[in-house]
Amino acid sequence: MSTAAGAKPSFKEQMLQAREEAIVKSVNRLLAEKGFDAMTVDEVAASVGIAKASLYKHFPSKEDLAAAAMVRVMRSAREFLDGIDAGLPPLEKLRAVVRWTLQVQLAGQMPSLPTQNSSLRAALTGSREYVDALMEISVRLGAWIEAAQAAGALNPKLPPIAVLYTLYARGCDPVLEFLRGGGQHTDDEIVDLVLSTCFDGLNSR
Amino acid sequence: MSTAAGAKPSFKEQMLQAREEAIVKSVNRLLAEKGFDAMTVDEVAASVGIAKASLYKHFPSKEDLAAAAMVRVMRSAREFLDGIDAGLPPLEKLRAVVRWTLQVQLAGQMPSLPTQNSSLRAALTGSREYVDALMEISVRLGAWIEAAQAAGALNPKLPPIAVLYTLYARGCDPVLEFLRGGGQHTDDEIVDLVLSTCFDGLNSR
DNA sequence: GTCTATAAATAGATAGAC
DNA sequence: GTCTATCTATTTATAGAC
Repeated sequence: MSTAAGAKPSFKEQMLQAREEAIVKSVNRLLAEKGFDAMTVDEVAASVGIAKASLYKHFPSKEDLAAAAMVRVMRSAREFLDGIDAGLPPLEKLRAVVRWTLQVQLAGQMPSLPTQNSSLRAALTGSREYVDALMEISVRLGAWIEAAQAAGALNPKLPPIAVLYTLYARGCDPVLEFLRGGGQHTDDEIVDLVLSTCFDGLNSR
Repeated sequence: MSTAAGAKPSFKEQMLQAREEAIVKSVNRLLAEKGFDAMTVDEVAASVGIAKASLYKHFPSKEDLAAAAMVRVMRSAREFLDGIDAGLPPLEKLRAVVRWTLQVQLAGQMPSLPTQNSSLRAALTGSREYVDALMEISVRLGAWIEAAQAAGALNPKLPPIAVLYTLYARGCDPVLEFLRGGGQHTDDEIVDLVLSTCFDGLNSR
């Protein structure tokens, strides 16, 4: 704990966390809308309704803002994993996870970061909570992937790591945006289409 | 023609075009490496070895530079389509095209542009050559898609437009970069893996 | 057309009062 | 901690000589 027991400090801490949660929520949305490079700190401050200098009291840099948003998504993903019915077959668990990521993306809640930016990478790998959450999620998904391969549901010839990356990549698949722009399908139909092409492929079965 | 017949003007025009080709080639590489936002016009000028002001004599804006790079890629893609064996089954033609895009991406030659940037979109849709090439390519791929579906090779339940978008999306699939970063596979293996997951899916067959 | 030099605007980040 | 005002660096884009 950072404060001794008592009502007043706890309340203060709660206020602080609520403010920071509001900030990260705005960052999350802006990152999903415009991406890291196009998002400006001024926009974030305006969106939250505070001064830019105040923002920098909470987060020391733009990279840290993005990292906080990623931590938030990771937490959210871990909670989703926790809620998955343990009785489901591994493949169905994986499908549920991908479906969730697609829905998050369509809801405009999936932050998109450039993978090449080195200062951003440093901020991410420097965040213990982000690295830990990503690791834990990968391990859990990896176990399901191997179980699904052992059960003959997933193609056993594919390296599990390649499967994992392929699932992660669906979280930033531009096909969703393309299809929505076409205006010919509902969001649910789009999700089902991408899920189908992801697991069943384009070829006939 | 912009010049009357004759050797001297033609030579001048050739010099001009060679210079512009060198510029666009640099832009292409930088766009593939860092993306549109991270690429600066100063870098482009330095990469080509000319002054920034000279660059602006050839292309009126950064967006036009990116558009020129996309036109170049489109031309290149169209040439590849022209070279495909007409006797191949439609599905194999499509596989060849995706394989080509994956190889271009791995070679660091596939420019990556943000789809949300409005000024960039304006520059692209304002380029007659880009729009025409994209349209023509889409029509040709669309015909192969429908033929492959009619032949029972591609899943006929998928809307052809969804298939088309899915193929296009492979050109900027982060899975390639992820797998290369893992260092466990050669470029050829990576291409085969992504081709497999794209057409055959993750599930067993 | 190519250059040097500079404008004009914007971005991330900080100073210092309250 | 929050604010206003400012700094510093960078970036797109031009001016003007040659």
